[in-house]
Amino acid sequence: MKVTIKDIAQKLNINFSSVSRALNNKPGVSDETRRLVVKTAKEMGYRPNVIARGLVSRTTKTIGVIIPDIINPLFGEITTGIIETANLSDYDVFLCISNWDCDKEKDYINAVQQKQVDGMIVKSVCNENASLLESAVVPVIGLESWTANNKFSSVSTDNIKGGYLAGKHLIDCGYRKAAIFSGPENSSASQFRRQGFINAFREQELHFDDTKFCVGEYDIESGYNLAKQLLEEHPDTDSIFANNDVIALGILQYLEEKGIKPGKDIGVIGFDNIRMAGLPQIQLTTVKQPKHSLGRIMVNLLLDEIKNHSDKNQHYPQRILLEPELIVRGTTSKQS
Amino acid sequence: MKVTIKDIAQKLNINFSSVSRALNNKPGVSDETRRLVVKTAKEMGYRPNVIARGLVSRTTKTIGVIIPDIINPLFGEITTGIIETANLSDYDVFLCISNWDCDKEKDYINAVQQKQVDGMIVKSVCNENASLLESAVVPVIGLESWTANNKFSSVSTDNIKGGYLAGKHLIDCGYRKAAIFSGPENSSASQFRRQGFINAFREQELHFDDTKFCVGEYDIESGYNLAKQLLEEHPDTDSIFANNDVIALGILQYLEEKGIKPGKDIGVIGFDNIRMAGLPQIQLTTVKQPKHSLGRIMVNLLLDEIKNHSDKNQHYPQRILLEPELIVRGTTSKQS
DNA sequence: TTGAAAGCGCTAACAC
DNA sequence: GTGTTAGCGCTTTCAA
Repeated sequence: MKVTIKDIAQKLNINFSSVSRALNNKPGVSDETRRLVVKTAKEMGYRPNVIARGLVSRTTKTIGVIIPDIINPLFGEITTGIIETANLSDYDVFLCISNWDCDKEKDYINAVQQKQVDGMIVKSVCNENASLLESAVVPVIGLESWTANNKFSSVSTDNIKGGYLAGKHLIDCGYRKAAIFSGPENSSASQFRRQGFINAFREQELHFDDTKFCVGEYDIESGYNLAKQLLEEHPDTDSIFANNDVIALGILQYLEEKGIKPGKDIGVIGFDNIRMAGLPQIQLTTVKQPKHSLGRIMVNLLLDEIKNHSDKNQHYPQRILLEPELIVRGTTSKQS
Repeated sequence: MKVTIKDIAQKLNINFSSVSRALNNKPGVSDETRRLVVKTAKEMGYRPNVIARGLVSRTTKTIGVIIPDIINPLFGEITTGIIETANLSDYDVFLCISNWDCDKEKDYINAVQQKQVDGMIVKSVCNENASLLESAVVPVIGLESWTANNKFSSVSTDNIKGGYLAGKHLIDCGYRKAAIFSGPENSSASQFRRQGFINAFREQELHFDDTKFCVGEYDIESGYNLAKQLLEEHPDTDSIFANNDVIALGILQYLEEKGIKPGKDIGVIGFDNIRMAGLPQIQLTTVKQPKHSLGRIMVNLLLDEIKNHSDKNQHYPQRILLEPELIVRGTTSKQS
């Protein structure tokens, strides 16, 4: 059976509030009693019911994390950063996987609040839930979800800059007929990456052919299918900017099957720098996101907002942008 | 502010227990009142405090999941199976990442119980925590943690059979001088895989050279380093059984650097069948674990034990073994 | 220093 | 059908 402070009190023939005081290092108990209580608690295998404690304190030391997919190593690493950082402050994490489903995301946003999380971190996959997030009763940090009049803070890699780095690199290599394989159209990350990419072309007074902007999903199949379709329709394409590494992996798969050599016959650059991008068999040029830092910074920001949640007037939504970094590998190279 | 049933009751000038009855579809309220309550609750944005509810019911509809690493896609897929299945029964998941650290695992085991989880799923990384798990106040399901006199149920792939499939396949291909790259020595999974592998050799009256049993970690670096070391010391080695795909990836990395062709110059077989094993650039022969099913079955077993947790005497620890499957790809081939 | 009592938000047993 | 009350395990205020 679970042992409670009442059990301890009964055994020691004292009042249970003394037990509470002793166990929580609060003043108002003699050293003698405290010692005895602590000892007995240990002997009886007492574990405080933090849920009940939370009912009183109105906090649960728990945050909700809602992400679309944990198999994509990008989110795996971000989540690791989140959990590790949260643990440092004794917070635990409810992990929710929306599977890119709007309704499921909505259900989760409600569910974690019912479970009285102290705050949440959300990588939202659709704008429809924005108002739900804005009306949340606890602080919210968005991952890549900044919009013009955001009501909550957001953290992301500087996607415009990341897109720019990708575009600039392709141009520097001598590629001129680039394509973009985007994630879903409503993904702000993809929009920013596209924007930065095209900026790089404009800056050099080069033209980006909009018919080579291809919209898909953030998965391997999408990369494979888009590559097939694009190269059949536009065989003149000399390079592709995949909006994430997983899409790029799909592209490489198609190229491999067709015997087209990335880096030689065509340039391919991804985004994220997931670990397998660096495998010698892959050697994908990409734009690195500081994944662990994203998680860490989101948690720190969130905990800070939780701490100051009472004086709401003092709180303005922040937008934090982390630096992307170009990682050059074998799938791009100087064109003669 | 958060709205409670008392707020609703006050507004409607009725007793708060009527509100509770109405909201929970319990008998004892007029349809009229019920309608009114439900309507008002919605208007006021009421969200039940499931924590408080749990204090009464003594359940939290939450399970704790403790795994060593979420970036390894193996655990990513298992965790996805866990969360999806748990959600079907309205359970949420505390995700904890032990990072292969015994102490951290111990802390987590205590922490989730303090948070009053209804049960937990643990992939334990060390035997020292066995007693802690056995004395848990809630049902526990182990992932790959069966020992002779287990006190809790355990689910895993049939690792002996998996190891056997790997060994048999290498033999069938004509490899005779195999090596094993194992995970940590205390990993029961690795022990079973080794055992099955060697069984296959014995069965054919072939000898496995024990000096080619190499112990490392379950990561890329380990695969790389062991490959380097082994092939320098035992250049006659003709094949390697990596105890997971990530180790195998490290092996392939080393071979690539040395210009040694897997499947041609040397056979390599992994374990797990993570997604990237199937990439055309990798084409790793491996033994597939039913990852999503592992997660699903563990949750179903756990929920079942939670339901019958009261009549303890009726409960025997089960051991469930799922079937592995050989996936032949390019890194092994028939030797002439 | 200790005990008694109220209350966190909710459910459930009992009385009316 | 509705209100009252106790209690889940805990913290905290107020008396003693």
